[in-house]
Amino acid sequence: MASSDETSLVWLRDDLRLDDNPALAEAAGLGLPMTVLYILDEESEGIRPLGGAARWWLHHSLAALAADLESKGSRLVLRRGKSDAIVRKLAGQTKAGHIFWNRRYSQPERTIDAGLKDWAGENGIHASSFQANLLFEPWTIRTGAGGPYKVYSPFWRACMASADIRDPLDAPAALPEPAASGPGVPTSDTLASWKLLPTSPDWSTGLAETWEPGEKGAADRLADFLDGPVEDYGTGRNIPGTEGTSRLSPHLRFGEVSPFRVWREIRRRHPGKIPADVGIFRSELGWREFNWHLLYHNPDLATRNFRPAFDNFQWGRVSRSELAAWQQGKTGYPLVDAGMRQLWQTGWMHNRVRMAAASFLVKNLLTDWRIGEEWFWDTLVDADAANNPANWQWVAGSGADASPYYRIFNPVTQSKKFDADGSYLRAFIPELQGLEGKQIHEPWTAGADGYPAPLVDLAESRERALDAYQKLKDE
DNA sequence: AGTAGATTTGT
DNA sequence: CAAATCTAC
Repeated sequence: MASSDETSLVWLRDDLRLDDNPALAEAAGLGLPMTVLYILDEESEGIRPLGGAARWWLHHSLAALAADLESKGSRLVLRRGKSDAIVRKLAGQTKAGHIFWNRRYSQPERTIDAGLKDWAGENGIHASSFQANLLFEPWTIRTGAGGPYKVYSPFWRACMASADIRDPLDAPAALPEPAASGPGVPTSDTLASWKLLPTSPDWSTGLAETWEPGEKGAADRLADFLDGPVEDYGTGRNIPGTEGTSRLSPHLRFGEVSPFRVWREIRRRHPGKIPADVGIFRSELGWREFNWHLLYHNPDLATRNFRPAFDNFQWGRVSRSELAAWQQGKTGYPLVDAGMRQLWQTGWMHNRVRMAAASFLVKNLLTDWRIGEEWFWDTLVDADAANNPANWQWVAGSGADASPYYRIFNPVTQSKKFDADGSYLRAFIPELQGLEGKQIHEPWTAGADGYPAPLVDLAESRERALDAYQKLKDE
């Protein structure tokens, strides 16, 4: 029985937006005084703490979200600690009769959410969860035999053949007043007290110049991309020196834009047949869906080879200095180095270059993919629990529908092919500014002051990798 | 979503 | 003889 001072509680997590936010929309529709909560949880069992770049992003995204909520009459409550304890306590203090959230798909998070749903049921509180962050929930897409998919193409075909993708919801025009907790509204941590931003040194200058975290930044990025680059996506996405990709990944990671909104905006611009280039972009959203499908059905994707045969793989002993050279962009191979420096400076790396840089670490340096996965987790603004490990396993060949073992990128061939004019290399490697024409792809033939000599011989290290992978095949 | 080496094609 | 195409790993 609802009492007159009953309230609602919306718990936001990886959905830092007002647009197409089913949990928020449902709560707003109730009209009860409403608490909007975000929890920084680094304590619950199994939770993987955010990397440094993601912490920077989260700070700015929450600041933007708080301002957006306030402009509509609401307020963001920030709390830090164990999620289940905080939600239970706050629900009690605010006399919440209804709790709303949008679903998430990692094992530790699902365990917390399921526990809270049980607790709510036992305490007469209505807890409702919604589909908001994936177009297809991982358990709904099944093979003919009833199991999860292990190959991308049939997975995406099955998605496309399944039920229609729902329309996105508009952001609520206004939001209910904040719920009271005893004498006033619930206290909130200050964002600054979470110390998410780097100090001494502040390495975030390049990130701030590159990104606008928050819902407005996400919407602008989506519009800019769909109004131009997407029409030439098939080729444009491979040229790292241009703005040929959407750069939506961190916005999707933090839920500042809904995949349902992206889908609808594409459809709105192409009501008839979807052009091939636009279809390729949509299929990249499909890879995001596939990777979450994989994680849902394989919760230890970040630590365990998807293909158990790889448990016997003989990774090389990578020296501290070799790893540091890769991390710092000092391998002597311009495309790899430009990519690793772009990552360090901006928190992001072009996908074509990610493949080349990851291939170099895993195959030419024969490094366990988990080492690379951890570095990317710490330095990427867009790393999430599914896509980062799934993509590393794809490169290593240990994953589902993975790259074949003999696919070893040649960073010189790749940069000649995809950065022919060297504009990407020049943008991130000052030591190579002076090199003329094609010399920039092979600086050792010209000599460039301050730029390192190649860390390993490409042909030799390639043969070593092929031998190691061959051994695995022979077992 | 690859590379390298061999073979064929085209100017 | 360079570029496009084919093929095995």
